[in-house]
Amino acid sequence: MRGLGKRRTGWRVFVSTYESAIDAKGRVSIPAPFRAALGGGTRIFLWSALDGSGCLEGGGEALMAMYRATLTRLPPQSPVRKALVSTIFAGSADLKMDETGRIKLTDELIKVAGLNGRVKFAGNIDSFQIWDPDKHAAFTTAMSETAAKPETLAALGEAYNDVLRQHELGHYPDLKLVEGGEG
Amino acid sequence: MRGLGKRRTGWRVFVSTYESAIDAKGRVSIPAPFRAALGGGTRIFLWSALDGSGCLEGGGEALMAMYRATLTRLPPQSPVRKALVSTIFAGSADLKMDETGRIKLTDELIKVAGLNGRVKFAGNIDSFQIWDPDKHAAFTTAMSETAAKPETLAALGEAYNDVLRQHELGHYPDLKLVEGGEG
DNA sequence: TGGGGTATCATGGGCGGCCATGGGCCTCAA
DNA sequence: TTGAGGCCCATGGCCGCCCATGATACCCCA
Repeated sequence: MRGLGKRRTGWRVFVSTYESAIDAKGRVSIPAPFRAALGGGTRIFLWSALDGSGCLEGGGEALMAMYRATLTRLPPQSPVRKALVSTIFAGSADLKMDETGRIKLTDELIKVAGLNGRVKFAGNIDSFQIWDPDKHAAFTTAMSETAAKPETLAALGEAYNDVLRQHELGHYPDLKLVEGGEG
Repeated sequence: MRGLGKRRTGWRVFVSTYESAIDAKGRVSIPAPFRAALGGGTRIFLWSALDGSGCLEGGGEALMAMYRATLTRLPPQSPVRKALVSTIFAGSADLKMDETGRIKLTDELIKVAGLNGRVKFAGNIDSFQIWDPDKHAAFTTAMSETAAKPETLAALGEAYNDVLRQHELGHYPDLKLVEGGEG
């Protein structure tokens, strides 16, 4: 892909939201910051979001490795595990980014997500989502309403304080979080 | 087989689902990504899925080596081990891929899986499944319904967080805890 | 602080190679 | 001899690779 430069030292997290177009061949440019978050990998996995929200969810090999490790913690023949393997592994498209950072969405993916012309890429920490812009707008509105609720804020504050306390109390003695550079 | 080039090197996992045809001679093309996941091996083992779901399950030599190692952990004469050896080892067809990446399914396999004309190859992480397309559609629907249940999502999230916590530092090398105080 | 230059990025389009599939020929066994 | 399986070549469609272009954001320098 075109050089990513050294913008935003590599911290492999999917942040922010970007819009891009689906061309006549069904190709979509992965936003450059997301390509950086993929850590140079060119293999993209995409599946229909489990919760039925109507978006696509996806990531690179690192994410799939995480899911693989996760699923092996569930009882092998349990309905839960089978459902997740079927949905995430069997259900995902295994796409390869081209040299300019694009992937070709399958008709199936376009259909289930109701995509048409333009898409929104939304960062989701370890993964990202692909939305139809209208659906995304509705989703965003609903989310910000929930976020503003006192319970939400309280839950955030509590969890945040837990983390803070753990660091302070020496659960991780003398350690602090920093951003790593490229090298 | 036709050169796979260097596409999708690394990471031998069976992901995604592909459809292909059974030709007049009973041959089926193994999807190219699955051939890559087989790591260049041309020997395919296939048996009727243990859970009675009506599909075939299979993989390459790596998978059988795993099963071999697994079964030797069970008491030699235990009914469990005998049943598994009988189903997986005695019950498998040992097929060889031809130069173009096809295998010939036995009549037995076609019959137990109810195959007819076209088949679906579904990735299953370390193994893959072969389905009649209609059965597969029904299975997929059932699985995505289960996957969308709050309990399932909760179980996934919990297991994921466990893995995250365990690998917190290892998997995100750019986000590291370092020694050192304020200075 | 403003303007020009440059690097990066999103997008369009052409082309070759890969892949799924069809089919022929040879060998071997019944 | 016939049918089945193994091996090979042929082919058409599609995917991935590549080049090109315009737009934009960023940087540097005046």
